[in-house]
Amino acid sequence: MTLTLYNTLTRRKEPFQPLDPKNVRMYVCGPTVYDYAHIGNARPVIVFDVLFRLLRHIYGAEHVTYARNITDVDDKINARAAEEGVSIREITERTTRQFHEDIAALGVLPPTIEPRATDHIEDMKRLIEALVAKGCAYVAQDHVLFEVGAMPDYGRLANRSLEEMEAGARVEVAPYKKGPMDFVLWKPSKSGEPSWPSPCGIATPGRPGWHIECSAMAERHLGDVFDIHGGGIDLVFPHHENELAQSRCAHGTPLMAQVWMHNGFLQVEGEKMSKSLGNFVTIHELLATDEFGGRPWPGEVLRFNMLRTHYRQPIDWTAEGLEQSLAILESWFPFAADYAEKDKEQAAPVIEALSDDLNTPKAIAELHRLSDAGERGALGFALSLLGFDGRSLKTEREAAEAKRRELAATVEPRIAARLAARKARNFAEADRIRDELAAMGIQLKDSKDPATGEIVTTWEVKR
RNA sequence: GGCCACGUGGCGGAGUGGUUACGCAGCGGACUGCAAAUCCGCGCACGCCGGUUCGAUUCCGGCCGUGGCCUCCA
Repeated sequence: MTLTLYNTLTRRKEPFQPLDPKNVRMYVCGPTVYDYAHIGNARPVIVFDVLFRLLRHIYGAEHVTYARNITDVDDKINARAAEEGVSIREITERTTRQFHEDIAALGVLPPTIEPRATDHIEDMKRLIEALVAKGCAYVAQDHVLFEVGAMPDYGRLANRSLEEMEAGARVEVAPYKKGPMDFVLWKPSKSGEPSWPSPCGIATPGRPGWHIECSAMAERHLGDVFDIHGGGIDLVFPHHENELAQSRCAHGTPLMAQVWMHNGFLQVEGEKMSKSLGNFVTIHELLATDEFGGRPWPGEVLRFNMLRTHYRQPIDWTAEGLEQSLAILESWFPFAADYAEKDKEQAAPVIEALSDDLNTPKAIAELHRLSDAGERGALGFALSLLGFDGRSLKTEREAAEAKRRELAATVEPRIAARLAARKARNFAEADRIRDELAAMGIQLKDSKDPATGEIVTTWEVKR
């Protein structure tokens, strides 16, 4: 079975051939840590976590290196720190911690390495100086700029020519730029802004541009050329195009990554998510409040909901979708925790679907098939491979159980009264009690004890 | 304005040049005093208009709609 992945660079699905099967290397652009991560931010994190797990399954856990960075140098962070009147460090630490908590709840494995931009300033400076030395970059007014004209196929990833971009450019071009599309590798900092001694003999202290951060971190941890580079589709241009140009020029290689993968955009209830529309949905809010869909959602439900849509398709994030996801996941709970070798074989169709460019909707259909066939072990194995261990659903059930205990003293006498009424064939009274309990959010279930033939009533707290 | 992606039944969603996955919801039946749960069964689709074809949801063209990028954005 071969793994096939859609490559943005070539615009088609290609069989995946790692450069080194003993060390498959993947880089994914991580968050800029200035605020709670929203559900759109969660998409690449989840999608590439699935790919990470699949690669580990295929090549062996010790043969995959996954780097997902933390961008902790960025003007948005500076702005937020100034706004709140706290240090930049405080913002980045707090936000990073929150991000880790959020995505852990989504069943996301820690990447092999999580580099931070602030720990790689020297790598960035070295890369910048290499670019200047190679004639791909120049110094102008304390800035270092990448000269886009030095890169013959600049625009190939974004599928756009330089002329088109220049024609469409809507920003004012700084007068010191050689070409209108030239972008910043290093810029001078004003006092109060984070700064480091500048490269290239520039006297004013400065800070790196966004794109060079990823190039430097990827180079440090994965080498000049690696296997997979991922991120959201909105990063294709300019971020990835620029990263690619920098890395290729600096290293003199025809490629930065063999495969470039991009996940599609996410909308909320049919509308684009934006602060102005007030429909910004954070992971934290979904997990811990009842602001979206009237209840907090188990992390696994959020994860499952994300994976029901193919990663390259647009996804509309809705409360109804979450309800469906919850219903499906609950029908499989508890997942079989232990499984045998033969169960893994039974799960082959799931692996096969995932190997076809991460076709998670198809994989989920296969999960339904396993469930219908009563293949609990295979279902459990496949779910665990996809990052579901039932933990958050279990927590949810325990919470329901606690609520149940709390209500038992009130509910159980009522149920006994109803059973007595039923026995006396006083159904009006029995139904009245049932309605009364229903109004309290209690759902009754009558069943016959197979041994005695007696009616047994069980109850649960409705969601 | 330029470039790009997407549009499948109430909802989610796979897939295919001809036999219409799968799931959620719904409906019908069994069961039940009635519900609930469970089991069995059922219906409903391929944005619009042309073209190619014996035949198109699937290929081609146009249109419409939604969204993305071109500026920070997953």
